[in-house]
Amino acid sequence: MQLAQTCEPAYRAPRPAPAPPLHTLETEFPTTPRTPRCSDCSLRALCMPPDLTAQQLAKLDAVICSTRSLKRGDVLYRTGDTFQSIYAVRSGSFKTVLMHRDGREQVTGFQIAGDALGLDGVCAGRQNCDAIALEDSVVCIIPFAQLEAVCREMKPLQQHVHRLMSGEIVRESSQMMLLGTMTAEQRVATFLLNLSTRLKARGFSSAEFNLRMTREEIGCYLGMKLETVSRMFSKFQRENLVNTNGKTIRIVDPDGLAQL
Amino acid sequence: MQLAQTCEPAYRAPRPAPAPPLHTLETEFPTTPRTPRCSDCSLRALCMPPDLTAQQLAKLDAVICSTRSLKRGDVLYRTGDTFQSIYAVRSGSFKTVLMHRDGREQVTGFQIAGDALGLDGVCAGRQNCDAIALEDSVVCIIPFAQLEAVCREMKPLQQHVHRLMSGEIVRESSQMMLLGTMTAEQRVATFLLNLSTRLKARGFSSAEFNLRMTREEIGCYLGMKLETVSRMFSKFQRENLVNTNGKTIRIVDPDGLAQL
DNA sequence: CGATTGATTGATTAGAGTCAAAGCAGGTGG
DNA sequence: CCACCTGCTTTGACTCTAATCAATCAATCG
Repeated sequence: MQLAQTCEPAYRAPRPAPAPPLHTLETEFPTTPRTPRCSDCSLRALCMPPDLTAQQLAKLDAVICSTRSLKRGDVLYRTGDTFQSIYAVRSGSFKTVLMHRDGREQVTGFQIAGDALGLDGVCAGRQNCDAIALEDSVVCIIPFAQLEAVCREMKPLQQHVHRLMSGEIVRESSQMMLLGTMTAEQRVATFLLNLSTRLKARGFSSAEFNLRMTREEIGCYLGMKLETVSRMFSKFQRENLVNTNGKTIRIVDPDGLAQL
Repeated sequence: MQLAQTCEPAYRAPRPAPAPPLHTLETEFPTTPRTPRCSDCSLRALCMPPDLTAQQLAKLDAVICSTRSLKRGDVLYRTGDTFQSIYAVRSGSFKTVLMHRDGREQVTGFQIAGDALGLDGVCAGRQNCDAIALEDSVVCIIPFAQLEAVCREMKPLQQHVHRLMSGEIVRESSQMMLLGTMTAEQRVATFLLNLSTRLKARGFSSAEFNLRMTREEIGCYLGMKLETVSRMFSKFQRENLVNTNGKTIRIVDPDGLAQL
């Protein structure tokens, strides 16, 4: 078993996690115990509060002691699964999908390296959506009960978890605004700029990247049909705002996009 | 100064808070210190974890020691305000509104008795939206730093706060699904059923109630224009699903509404 | 009681959805 | 190594839902 195997660099962490796992415990899923160490993870600035002492980091390392590798299309968790852990994306990317009985689907988010997954499960003790890998990916597994215990004795971590959850609330609010008030054109532009910003924060190019999701998944996230997404991409191409070639995106005129 | 003065009973707590305040401290806003007591609040089951001891409740009473009364249209907090407290609606109701520079507005939620307000401010230390009273209302003020301190020593409260925030994430996800996948007709039906359910959980009739928001505010919440909201109400009236008369709503056929 | 705000309804329009066809890319197996 | 799938994307033609514009009506409030 190996860590992330993606060939395109866009979504991979700048410095990939170093050592291959020493052991593999076969539980329900293949996980690699004792591999990850927050203390020397390149994504720490994204996942963790900035002001932890070495001693506090060690405590965290004791909690976050396993990872899980997924292939493209693999399900990290499914609606209704018992909630036990949250996850941090270490490499790769995911989508979270909410399903209605009648077949309607809504993609509620795309998560890339450094993002958290599973916070919606805290509420009812069961996962509230499906999380699916968009490419071969690795997540850190964070048992939530243990995290809560550490939070009770480590104020900065407690505050960090609160900010994390609040940040998810804020993110979803602005997605509600996108869905409620923007035209198709504005939604697609906002989506591209938002992704660009997040990739930049992770050390990637903000101008050129590869989409890991299909037009259908983008449409499902933005509340429109895949044909409309495609038309908007073509429109941006014509207007020299973006260069699109399949999944390859180059943002030519970010200001122009923002002004739509 | 008196507690909630609304004349229509629909949104008022079944047993209104008993004692008028003894003192009034004039800080920035009129607040009533030492009035509320979680330990004998009729909304406790909604706001608080169910399994607290008397001693634990006393600790809480020490934190949540003031309320604030607002008139219809008053602003509880505004985007950009320094975040210090979250709020629990004691009586009355609110809307939260997200604004875009270009004038677009999205109502992100309606809060009634027992609901929490302000959790989106934790993330950045500033409020992320405006919260405005839809009628004369009273909120409990919960200083967040103190709440965090108590959470560190009281596991059930910690878990409750986590569930509260996660619940907000879940609520917003399903609103994203509503905005992304439903027709205008389905959105309005879902809105009415959802409000009905929440009122029922607070001891009110699920069949008949008064809307405290305008058609425009409803539209702004559901991602449509006020005329469309009005047309859907008229349609439901014709189809004998709902009786509407201005702000008075009677749900005649909840199953019919749910099947749209 | 007039003025203002909110609600309803109608006529028309625009934007996105639907249906359909064709092109492209990547992967598989002969 | 090539041919053929299969799944994804693009584009076009047409349809339909909800937005826009406009007029009227009802309720509320100084």
